[in-house]
Amino acid sequence: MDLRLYDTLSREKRVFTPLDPNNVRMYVCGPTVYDFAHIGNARPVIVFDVLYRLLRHLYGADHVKYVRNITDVDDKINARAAERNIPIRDLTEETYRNFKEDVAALGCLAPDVEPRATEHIAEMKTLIERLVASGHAYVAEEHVLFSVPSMPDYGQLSKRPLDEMIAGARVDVAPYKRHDQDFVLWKPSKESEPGWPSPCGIATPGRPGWHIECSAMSWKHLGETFDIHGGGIDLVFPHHENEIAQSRCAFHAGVMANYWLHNGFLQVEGEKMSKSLGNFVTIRDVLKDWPGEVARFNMLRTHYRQPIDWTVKGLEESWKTLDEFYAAAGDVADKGVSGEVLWALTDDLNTPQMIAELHRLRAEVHSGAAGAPEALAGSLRFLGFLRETTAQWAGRRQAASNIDVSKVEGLIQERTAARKAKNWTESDRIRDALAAMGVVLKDSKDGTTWEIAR
RNA sequence: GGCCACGUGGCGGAGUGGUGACGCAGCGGACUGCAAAUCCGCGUACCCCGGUUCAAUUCCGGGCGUGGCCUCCA
Repeated sequence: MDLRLYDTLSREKRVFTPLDPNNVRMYVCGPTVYDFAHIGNARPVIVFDVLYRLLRHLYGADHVKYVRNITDVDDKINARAAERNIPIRDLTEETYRNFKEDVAALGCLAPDVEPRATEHIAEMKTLIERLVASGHAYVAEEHVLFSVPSMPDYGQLSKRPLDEMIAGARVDVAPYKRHDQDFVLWKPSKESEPGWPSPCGIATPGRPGWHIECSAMSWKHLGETFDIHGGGIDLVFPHHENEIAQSRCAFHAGVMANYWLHNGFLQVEGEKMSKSLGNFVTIRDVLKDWPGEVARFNMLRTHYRQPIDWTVKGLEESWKTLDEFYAAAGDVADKGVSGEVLWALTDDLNTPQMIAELHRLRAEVHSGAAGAPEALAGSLRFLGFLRETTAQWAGRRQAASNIDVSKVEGLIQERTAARKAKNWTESDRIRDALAAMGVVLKDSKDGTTWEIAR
């Protein structure tokens, strides 16, 4: 079964061929840890978790290495720590712990390595020294800058040819830059800012620029060239473009990663998410009102490259669908992922197609097909769902609805008595009363069951 | 202004040069005391205008709309 992935660099879907099938390597840009991650940040985390699971299935769990970095040095972090009057390290550690809890609740496996920028300063400095030595970077006023004109084919990922960028430049340019598009690899730190001994004979302590950390960490943990590099589409320029420039020039390599994958943007209720619009949603906010599996499913209903509109209506629909999957396969023993689900995923992670296959399996369960519940359960668990028992799952609805269980069961007993006496008026009155409370009844030969209206 | 995406039925959302994925909602039927659940059936959708073609929602050009990026910000 060929896996095909859309590569941003070549702008086409290509069959995935790893450099080494025994060591498939993927790097994904992780969070800058200064505050709770928002729901837009959750998208790449979930999408690349699905890809990670798929790669582990195709190549074997021991033959895949997934690296997602933690950016714990950044001016936003410095500012926030100062604002809260706490040490930087406390802020980054606290934020990282929260992030880990959030993504675990979303059903994501932990990456194999979660490297921190501050633990890779030495590698960054090595890269910077190399770039300066080979003429791809220069020192100016205690900064080290990457020289964009030193790389003739700069701009291929974002399709921004150098000459057009010069024409379009309209921003104040720092006077020490030789060229408008040159970007910072290292910058001096004030005494109040975190700093490390600088490279290239610069006396003042300094700190790394935004892009160099990913070049350093992917190098350290995956090598000079690796298979997949992922992240949000907003990172294509300048972040990934500049990573490519740094890594390729430092290693004199034609490529940094063979496949560049980017997830599309997220909107909230049809609007751009922003603090000023008051629709800024953190993962934590979502998890307060919705099970993590619902959020995860909701994210996968849209193909990862499409823009997604995050809505309450969509979440409600997702919850309902998962209810049905739990009802059909909740406590069933696993029998592995179904071939159809895999087939859908190997076509550039076509998760909507995959969900259609899940619905097909569910229909097979209802029509009594042998092995269907196991196939559905196996597929859902493969994808990070069905992590609870059916009872636990049903309890989430009850917990979210403040229903008085003993009162409900008392009314059901009264109704059962009325039905036995064929007092349909009374029995329907009780059922209507329960419906008004949000409780739906199901009568069967074995008695009456109930659940929360959905 | 430049570059890059996206625009599919009431809603969500795949996909394809020629028989209307899938889900939600809705409608009809079976079942049921009546319902719910389940099962069966029901939809003449591809932003607009040109072009290519025997045939375009799908390819090409233009337009309109929405979004992203273009800044050591988020």
